[in-house]
Amino acid sequence: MDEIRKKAASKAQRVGFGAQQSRCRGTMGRMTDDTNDGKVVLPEHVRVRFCPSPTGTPHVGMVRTALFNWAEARHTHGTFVFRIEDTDAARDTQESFDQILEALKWLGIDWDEGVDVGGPNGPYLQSERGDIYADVAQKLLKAGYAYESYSTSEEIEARNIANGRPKAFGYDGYDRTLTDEQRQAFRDEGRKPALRIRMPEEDIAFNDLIRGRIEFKAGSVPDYVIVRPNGDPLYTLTNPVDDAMMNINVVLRGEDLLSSTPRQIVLYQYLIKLGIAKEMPLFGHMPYVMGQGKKKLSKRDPESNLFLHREHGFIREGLLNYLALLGWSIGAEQDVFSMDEMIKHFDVRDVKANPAHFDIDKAIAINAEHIRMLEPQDFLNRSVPYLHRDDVVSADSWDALTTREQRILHAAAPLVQTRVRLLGEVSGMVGSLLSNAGYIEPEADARKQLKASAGEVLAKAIEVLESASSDDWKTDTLHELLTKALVNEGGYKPRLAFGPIRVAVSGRRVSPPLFESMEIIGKDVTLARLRGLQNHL
RNA sequence: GCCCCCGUCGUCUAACGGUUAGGACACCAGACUUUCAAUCUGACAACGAGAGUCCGACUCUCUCCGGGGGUACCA
Repeated sequence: MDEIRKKAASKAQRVGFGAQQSRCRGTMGRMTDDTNDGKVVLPEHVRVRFCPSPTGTPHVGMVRTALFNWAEARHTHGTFVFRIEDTDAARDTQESFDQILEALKWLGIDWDEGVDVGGPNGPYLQSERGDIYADVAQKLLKAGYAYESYSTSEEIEARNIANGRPKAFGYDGYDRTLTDEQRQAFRDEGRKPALRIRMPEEDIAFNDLIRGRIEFKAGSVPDYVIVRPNGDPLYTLTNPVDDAMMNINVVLRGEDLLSSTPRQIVLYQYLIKLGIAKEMPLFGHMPYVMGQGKKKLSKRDPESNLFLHREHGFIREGLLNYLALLGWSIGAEQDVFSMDEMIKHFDVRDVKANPAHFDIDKAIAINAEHIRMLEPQDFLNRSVPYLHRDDVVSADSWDALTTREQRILHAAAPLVQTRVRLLGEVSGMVGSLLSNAGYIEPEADARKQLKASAGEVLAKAIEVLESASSDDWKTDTLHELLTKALVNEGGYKPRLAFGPIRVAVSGRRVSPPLFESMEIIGKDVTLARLRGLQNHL
């Protein structure tokens, strides 16, 4: 019935939530406090939550949401609750659940209450809270805040078309005023009702922590379903009910949920009246993380896949730092920081409202900064699994490595740490150092470095190095020896003199420093590789 | 159609109503250098448009334009 909405819109009433007041208390949302820099006042003890649905593999947008909630909790010395919203049996998977847990653990995002750790407001899996939802739904129905709806979606659409309303008009409120007799008649047909929330005919406003005042016009939100005819509760019910029962007072979530906030607020008001909820939570809607173009980063997009980034060699510090930059800034002149620093400075009220593009190049650059800040041994420890994956090393943990591997990696660490941006690049850097191969097939772009004089250079180098003392096979000595023979006496430019030697030793155009590399692999292997390349020119 | 959000360099962002509009990534040039990195210099590059308020607007208000999201018995 359009008149319902029309009437409401023309009245343009204002409902609670402090529409006009500069501040208010109690069940209504707290509004701007002019003593606090125009910012909304946060609760004394902040309780935030992260409540993903276990569908698909963890994506960066989800991680950013978790990160901001976590940072807000830690900054305010509040409580971070971790709940799983697995009410959609058709899409939820155990694998996804396991991955989300693994992701948070890898990232070092810990929680105070919730899945795995328990707490006073459990269970924290919605699939185990069916009785609670059924009970609340009954109370809502009994109080008249919800009503039985027998209309099928086909019938709703048919009525909309018949009345000349746009197809996307949504539910028309048909079942709002059903009499007992009418309901009985539907039941006699064998139909079962869905439960819908009765939306008030009033404007609905709230003060978003990130966006400021947001107001929805009366009549723009149709009555919505909270329980399916088969009794399954929907997100529209479970989410606010759990937030209420877990005493969540700050709801930080994605912008995609912004337009569902008015109906959430209305349900919350009912829950307060029923004594189920204590107070209206504060809401903050974080901007989208965008992919290429102007589209939201989709789950299909490889750049959204958290574990793919890990496979490439992002370390948690780098990825988290980058993600924090999407919508938040620690200061005008700084963009590299630790999580401790983030916690110290983070305030969700400083988060920007506009969507941010995920820029993989900047993410990698930030990651590189964090890799360089690692202690060398830590860098090595974290690199070993990648080296093992790439068959460069014999085991996947530092302690299980051979002493030879440890010795070489230890010597190589400082040489490669400033040369990689992702841990996945370490293998290519140290592969030639760990190998005993007498010849390494040069990569394509390395072979291009070999000019006409390469043969002469290699011959000369071999001649000089053969006579070098094995005891004095050191970086400095090798540098002097070769510079003297090839540059000073031989007349080659350094580029032409050392290029071929580098290619012979490492097989790559980009490698750790040459003389250090020669020292690490030793005289025999060095000479073998020089000869090897000589034979493959 | 209706509802809602967003709008500073290519990208992420900074800027009590008063700045030559700052930083970072990327890109370009140079220094250093045995390659590549790292490091250091420098260059390029932005307030979507129009009104209004104000002595003064990136900042406040309105309109427009542009982009995005929602309009489910998904979350």
